Amino acid sequence: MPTATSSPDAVFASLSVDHSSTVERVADELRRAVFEGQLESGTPLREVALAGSLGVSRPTVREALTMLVAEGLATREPHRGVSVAQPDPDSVRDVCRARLVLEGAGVRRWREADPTQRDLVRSTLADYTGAVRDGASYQVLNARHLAFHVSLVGLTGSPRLVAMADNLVVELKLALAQVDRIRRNAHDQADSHTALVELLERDDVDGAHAFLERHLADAEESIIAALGL
Amino acid sequence: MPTATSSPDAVFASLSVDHSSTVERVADELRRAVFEGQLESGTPLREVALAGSLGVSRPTVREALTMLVAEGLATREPHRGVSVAQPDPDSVRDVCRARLVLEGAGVRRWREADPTQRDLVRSTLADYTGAVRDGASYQVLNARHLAFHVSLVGLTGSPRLVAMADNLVVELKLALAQVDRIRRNAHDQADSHTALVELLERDDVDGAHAFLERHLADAEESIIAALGL
DNA sequence: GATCGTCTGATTGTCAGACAATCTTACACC
DNA sequence: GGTGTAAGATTGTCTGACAATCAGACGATC
Repeated sequence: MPTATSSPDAVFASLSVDHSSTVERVADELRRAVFEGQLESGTPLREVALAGSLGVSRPTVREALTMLVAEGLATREPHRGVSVAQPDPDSVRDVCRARLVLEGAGVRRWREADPTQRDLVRSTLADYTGAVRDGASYQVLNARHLAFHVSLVGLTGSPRLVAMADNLVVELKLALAQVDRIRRNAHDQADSHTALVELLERDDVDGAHAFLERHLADAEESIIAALGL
Repeated sequence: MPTATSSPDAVFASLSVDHSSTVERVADELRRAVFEGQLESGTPLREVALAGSLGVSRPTVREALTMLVAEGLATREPHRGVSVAQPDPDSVRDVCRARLVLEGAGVRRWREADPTQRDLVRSTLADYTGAVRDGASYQVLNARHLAFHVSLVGLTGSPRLVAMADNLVVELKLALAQVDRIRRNAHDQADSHTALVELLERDDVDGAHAFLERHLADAEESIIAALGL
C-alpha cells in the first residue's frame, strides 16, 4: 500500500488521461497510414472521403490535413486538395544537408553537453542495436535509428533545434516508408552508429563530426538511389 | 512597344494575381497587429470576437489562429483558446542559441557558398544600413536587421535551414515588438554587422564566427534585460 | 489543326447555425 | 479549510449549404 503521507502528489505520477482531440487522433491515423506505406506518395487525400471513412466531419479532417501539411508529410495545392508528399532527390539532399548542420552542432558540443543528454544518446543507441539484434520490423528499426540521430541534436540542449530535427526526420520517415515499401528491408547501420559514439566517448569530437558527415552522405546517396527505381 | 514575337511567355513575367485566401489575409492582419505592438503579449484571441470584427466566419478565424500557433506567434491551450505568445527569457535564450547554430553554419560556408547568396548578404546589409541612415521606423529597422541575419543562413544553400531561421526570427520579432512598444527605439547595430561582413570579405571565417557568437550573445542579453522591466 | 468558348462534374474554400464538452468563476455548504 | 454545485463563457465538433475553382470533354471558330 502506497504511503499516502509521504508526498501529496507523487503518488499520481504514473496516472494520465488521454487529452487528445478528435483532430489529433485523425492526424495520428493518417500519419500511421503514411509511415506504414499504406498511402503511396502522391495519393490525393479527399476530405469528404476521409470524413466518411473515419466517421468524423469534414472540418475535422481539414484541420488534421493542415497539420500534416505543416509537418511536410503532405502538400496542399489551392483548390486542388491535399496529397501525400512526394520525396524528390532535391528535398532528400536538402534534408540531409540540414541534418548535418543540426546533428553536427550537437556532436561538436559533446563535451559541454548536459550529462543527461549524453546518456540519452547512449540509451537510444542501445535501443537501436537491441532492435537490430531482435530482428524488429523495418518500421521499428527506422524509428529507433532516427531517434538516435535526433538525440545527437539534443546535445545542443536546445528544444527548438530538436523540434527542427524532428520535422526533418518526419520527412525522412516518409521517404523511407516509400523505399522500404518496395525493398522490404531496412539498412542495418548499427555498427556505424556504435563507432560514432565510440569516437565521442574518446572525446574525438572532430573525428566524430567527420564520421557523421560521411555517414549522412552515404544515407543520402542510398535513399536517392532507392527512390529512383 | 514590347516585341510580342520574341518569346511567347516572357512578356507576362511581371504579371501576378493575388491568390491569397481569406485565411491568409486574416493571418496577415493578425501578424501585423502583433508585430506593430497593437496586441500585447498574453492577449486572448477570441474566435467569435475576431470573426465579428474582421467580418469573416469562425472557422476561417480558427484556421488563421492555428497558423499563428504553428509559427510560434501564439499559444493554444485546449478548451482555453489562443492568446498572443509571451516571450520569456528561456525561450529568448533558446532562440539565440539556435540562431547561432544556423547562422554560424552559414558563415562557415562563406567561401563555398553560391555567389548569389553572398550578394544577397551584401544587399540585405545595404538595405539595413540604408534604413538606419534614413531614420526608418523601428518596425522597418527590425525587419531589415533580421532579414540580414536570415541571409547568413542562406549561405548554407538549404531552403529548409532558411525556413527554420525564418521561424526563429518570427519569435524574435514578437519579443522585439514587445520591447520596442515600450522603448520606442531600436538598437542601432549597423556598424557591428558591417564589421561582420568585412571579416567575411577577408575570408576570415573563424573570426566572423567568433564575432557572430559575441553579437548574438549581446543581443540575447539586451533583449532579456529589456523584457524584464 | 490549333486555339478558344463553354459545359459538366468534382472538389475545395467559406459560411451560418447549432450542440456538447469543458473551463472559469462564484457561491453555498459541511 | 475543503468540497460540491450552478451559471456563463468559450472552445471543439457537427451538419448542411453555397460559391469559387479546377479538370476534362466537346464543339465552334479562325
